[in-house]
Amino acid sequence: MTAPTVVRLRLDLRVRDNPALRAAVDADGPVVPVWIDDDAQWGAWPPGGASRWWLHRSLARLDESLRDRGSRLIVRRGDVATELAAVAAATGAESIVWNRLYEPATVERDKALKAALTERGFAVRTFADRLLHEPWDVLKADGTPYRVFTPLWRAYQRVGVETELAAAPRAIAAPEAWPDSVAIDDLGFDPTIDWAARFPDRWTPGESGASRALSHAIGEGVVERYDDERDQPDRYGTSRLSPHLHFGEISARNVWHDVTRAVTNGDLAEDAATPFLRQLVWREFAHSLLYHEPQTESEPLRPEFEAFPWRDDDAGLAAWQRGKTGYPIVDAGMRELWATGWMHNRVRMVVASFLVKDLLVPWQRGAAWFWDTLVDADLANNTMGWQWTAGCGADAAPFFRIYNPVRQGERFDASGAYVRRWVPELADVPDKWIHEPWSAPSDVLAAAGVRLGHDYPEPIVDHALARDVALASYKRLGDGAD
DNA sequence: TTTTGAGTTGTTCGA
DNA sequence: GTCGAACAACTCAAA
Repeated sequence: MTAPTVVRLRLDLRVRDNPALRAAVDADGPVVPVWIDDDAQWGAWPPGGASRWWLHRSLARLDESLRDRGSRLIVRRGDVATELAAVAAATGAESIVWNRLYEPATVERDKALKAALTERGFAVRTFADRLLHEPWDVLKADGTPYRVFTPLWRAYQRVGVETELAAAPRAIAAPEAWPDSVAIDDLGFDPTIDWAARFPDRWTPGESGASRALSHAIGEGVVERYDDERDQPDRYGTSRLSPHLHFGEISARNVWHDVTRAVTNGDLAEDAATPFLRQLVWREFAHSLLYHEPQTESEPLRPEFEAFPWRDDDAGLAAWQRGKTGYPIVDAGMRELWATGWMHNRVRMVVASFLVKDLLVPWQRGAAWFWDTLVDADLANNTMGWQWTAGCGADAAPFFRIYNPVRQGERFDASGAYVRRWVPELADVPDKWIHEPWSAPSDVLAAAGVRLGHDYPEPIVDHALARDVALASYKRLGDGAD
């Protein structure tokens, strides 16, 4: 009889189309699915608070799904190498498999881990899973990685995407005896403060929740209307697949496959599908960038930005985090983030621009807050997004592109519905003033029951002034580099 | 090697 | 209200 195979699961919490799990099942011996709780395996970026909330539930769903197939999830705490070897020893496993990740710390550690386990006599195999293409497979003609999105996108269109999906195994053979396992509830993954109380209103972590989110996006017209509605934060205009993709509850291949199949079947216009698929390739771009430029998780891609005159504005940062900047669209976004673990992407850009360009707070501080509060926190996407906003990343916004929080509110939340939902103290302010209550006549504010500085903050900075300061700072940076 | 065209997401100003 | 131009200079990708 074939010896058992240990499957190390991380950000691939699903049974369908999971290459490592598939390989273990296909080896025809027993399979030992393992999740190891070891912060060290993530380098400087162990899962943040919102991610831990998600993980708790996703692991529970995975365990259920494995039990339905005659298996279960073994959860261990401690050093990854030690625990994998211990689990293998306890079950008589001779081979260990996992799907690859591409964050700098994981790449480095996995390489050492594989060497150490091989040295100890285990057969170790790793699999491509997380991306549509490995980051080292899609390169420019000169063999270097892409630094601009559009050419990468064209390359993906040229090369195409392999979308053959591995079916979920119907049954997974159990070892003769299961090794010890920690209870998922004992991992301490839920926040101790009552913070995530409203998360379940919006999210269903786990593989079946992920499948439903994708079916909904394709079947209910989210993808169809994506290009028109994705920028309106008060609509359900985006797929909200990001946390599911981050935790690997659904594969990017699966998303690509289902969307392109809907086009082939005539259920979806190609013109509608393309902008949606583009976003998946942004995810690929972010991962490729971080893989090839690992220092960017903490340092600007453009080194001249080391000299940028950032400010340690702790009070400004705190006001931003709590949604009390006095700019309604910014505050609405930050409060949506706190209440739901997510923020609409259009608003992410607005709040990020505000922190970085109006308050001149270093982008790393914003990235750290997002890391802790987003259920879809993903190192590659988060890093790229913040560097893009700050102007120090790949394909970065020109320095003069500074979002005006009032204009953005008027353009993308014209009715004020988004602001009113998340900043209820402004609910009765008329549309005309909803995005700049400080400009409203005093009798209008009084009628709306708003006393500025009491019920809702005065703006903590004057945007026009802040814009000029930021422009001057960016300009000096350019002059200094000459 | 050189050249050329292009580059996610904006704002403001003046006609 | 609408429209086009200006806002820098640079890097990137590909011919």
